[in-house]
Amino acid sequence: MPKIVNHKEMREGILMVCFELFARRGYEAVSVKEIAKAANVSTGTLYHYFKNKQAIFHALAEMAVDLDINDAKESISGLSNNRDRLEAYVSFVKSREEFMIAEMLLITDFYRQKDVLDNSELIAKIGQKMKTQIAGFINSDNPALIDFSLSFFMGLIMQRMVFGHETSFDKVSEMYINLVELYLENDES
Amino acid sequence: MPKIVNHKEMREGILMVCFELFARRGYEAVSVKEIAKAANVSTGTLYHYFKNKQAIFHALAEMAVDLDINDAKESISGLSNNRDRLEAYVSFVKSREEFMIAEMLLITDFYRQKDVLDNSELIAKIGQKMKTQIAGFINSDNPALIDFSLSFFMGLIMQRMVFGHETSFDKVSEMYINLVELYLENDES
Amino acid sequence: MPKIVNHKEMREGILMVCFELFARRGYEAVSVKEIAKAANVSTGTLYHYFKNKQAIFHALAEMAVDLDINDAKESISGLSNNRDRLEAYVSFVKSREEFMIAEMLLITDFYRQKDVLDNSELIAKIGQKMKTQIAGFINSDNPALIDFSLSFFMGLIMQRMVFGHETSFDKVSEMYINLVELYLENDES
Amino acid sequence: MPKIVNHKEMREGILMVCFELFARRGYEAVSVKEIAKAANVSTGTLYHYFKNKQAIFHALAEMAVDLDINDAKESISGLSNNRDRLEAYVSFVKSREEFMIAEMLLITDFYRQKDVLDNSELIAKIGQKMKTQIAGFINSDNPALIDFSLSFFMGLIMQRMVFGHETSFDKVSEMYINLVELYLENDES
DNA sequence: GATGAATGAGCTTTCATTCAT
DNA sequence: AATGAATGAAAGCTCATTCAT
Repeated sequence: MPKIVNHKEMREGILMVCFELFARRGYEAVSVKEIAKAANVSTGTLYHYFKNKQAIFHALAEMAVDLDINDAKESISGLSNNRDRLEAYVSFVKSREEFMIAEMLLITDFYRQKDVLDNSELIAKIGQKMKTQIAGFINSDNPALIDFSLSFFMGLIMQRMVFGHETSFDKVSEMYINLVELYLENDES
Repeated sequence: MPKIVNHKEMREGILMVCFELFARRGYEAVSVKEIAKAANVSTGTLYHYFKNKQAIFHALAEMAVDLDINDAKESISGLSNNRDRLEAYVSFVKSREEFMIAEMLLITDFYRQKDVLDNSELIAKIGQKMKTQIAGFINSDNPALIDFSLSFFMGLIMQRMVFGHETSFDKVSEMYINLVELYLENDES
Repeated sequence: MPKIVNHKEMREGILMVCFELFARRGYEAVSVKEIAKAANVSTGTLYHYFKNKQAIFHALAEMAVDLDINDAKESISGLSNNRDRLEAYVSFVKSREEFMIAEMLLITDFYRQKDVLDNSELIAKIGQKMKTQIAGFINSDNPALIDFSLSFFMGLIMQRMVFGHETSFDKVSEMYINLVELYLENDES
Repeated sequence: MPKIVNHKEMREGILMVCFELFARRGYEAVSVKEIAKAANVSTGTLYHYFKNKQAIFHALAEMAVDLDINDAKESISGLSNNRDRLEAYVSFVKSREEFMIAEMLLITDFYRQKDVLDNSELIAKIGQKMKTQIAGFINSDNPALIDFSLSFFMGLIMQRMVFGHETSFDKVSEMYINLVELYLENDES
């Protein structure tokens, strides 16, 4: 009789652990043994749930795509004013800064493996997801504005990550809000 | 007298090779043997010029800091108009996109090693350098605007790197130029 | 459950192999690959059982300390006469000459590593063990006599090792026996 | 025109440095670069004076054989009494303890290389030299007594080396003197 | 399902030695 | 004579992966 285990839960548990490890130290720098130890299982068990190390990374990216973004949506329901929406998004990003830094780090690793991992499709999906999210917040489907906003937020996260809190999240974001608000007003008219 | 070689040149030659390799594949993924082969020397020689692999990486970052940024300055000399300056910067960035993508990738690796490599100071210098460059182009010392611009460009590079040419460099940049020009006009008055 | 192996036995098996190798060729001259080959395992397995090469050496010394010395005791039980005891010890040493030469060689290696290996305590224990053994044989607790005897036997082993069978084990030992017997007689009276 | 260098002096200078290094750390553990640095020359120069690392070691042993032992002889000239001679030898050994420990360590290394270095003849010479020295001191040509004494002193040096000053040089030596004096008296009569 | 013992290729680094200068 | 740059084999060690239990 096989032990009763929730296969899906086990996989997710392992992936959560890997998210942390891969983000902080990088895919290559993290050994399978480390993952096993951090996940409180043996390496054998790890290979029972994933074909190999690459597969773990791939699954991690898939999880990132599937992750619900609805938690963001609540905060904007009922905000009709542009500035309010923008401010809501900024504080949403700010509250998840650490998580986003990790995502950013993972994305570079993921990008570097695109040859060996055949994950361009997945990467594209992640991009789409990000854009959809932003579009909802700024309430505009102007592609240039959406890409511009995505650039800004990705860059802000990068800047905060690398150069630390020397860069004021609030002041830079305010600049963004002011500029975009101004643009949206002109655009509507 | 030993074989006559220019020690500094040799080091720089190796570092140039490493810039490429580390950016494309990541610090951890690149083996010392690969570096040696790419630089056309033996591993022994590599260790003659650098204490260890980490030292190569550190030296690479130091080189990045010391690299002259004057090549950028010529393109703006004589441009007094805000829009012209912004456009000059955009095309400067565009012409060096590939290089900047590499820099961006290296920075994440470098950031991940900050504990073991004791390079926070170096990182700070790189940030300062970037900001100084931007300040010169947009002809403003408004810190928020500078950080905002840095965020935007870092993010643009990231976006182009990860999601590819799907993101139109020109259209997004135009949005940036329009917004900032508008802001600068209001600011001056 | 993993492959069933007796961890302790495996370690001891490896150590036996190392005793031979280290003694004959010296700690530094023996490579990990050689040890692996001699022990019929892979290098990976070696590192599964020991943290590193130094740890193997340390464990070897620990084993030497724990090794039972009771095999020596039987040969003296019932010998009340001084000369008989001394002769019993001499023939005990002679029968184990090869082993003792190996021990002697290992001790010098071990001594040389005392800074890096933090094994002064272990060395002291080995010394204590040797003295206890001799004390039992010569049936005396005179420290000077015990140290003197230890010196003699260590030196005899060294001399035989370096200069070979040119040095007559028997004749030199007889001299020792005569001298000590004489001393013990005077001492008792 | 070649620089005027005293070839022999240079070789001896290097060997003195190696005596120290090899004794303390062992032949295998000392690298050629270390020797060069300690001798204040380049590795190239080292190889100008010696064919290779083994040759250095071999030359070191040759030097050990040639070293004058006359410095010992002065201290016994005029001592006709047995006890006085023995005491003179003991204090001679004591005053050179550190040097002898080094010699002892080197001998084990040297012994281990006898297959590759073809130095059995040299080893035999060293042994002869030691015995001649002792014979002079104890003023006897009884081979057993000489070998016995050599064993004792080699062992004493070993014991002091490994187990440290816990072993009293003086007390153990006194035991030796008493025993041998007793023997010599009986022998003469 | 789960374990961790076992593997050997490949890692970073050091080594003795050579040789152009 | 003297240097130290250059070499590549081999060192100690880690790795992702497999498999007997």
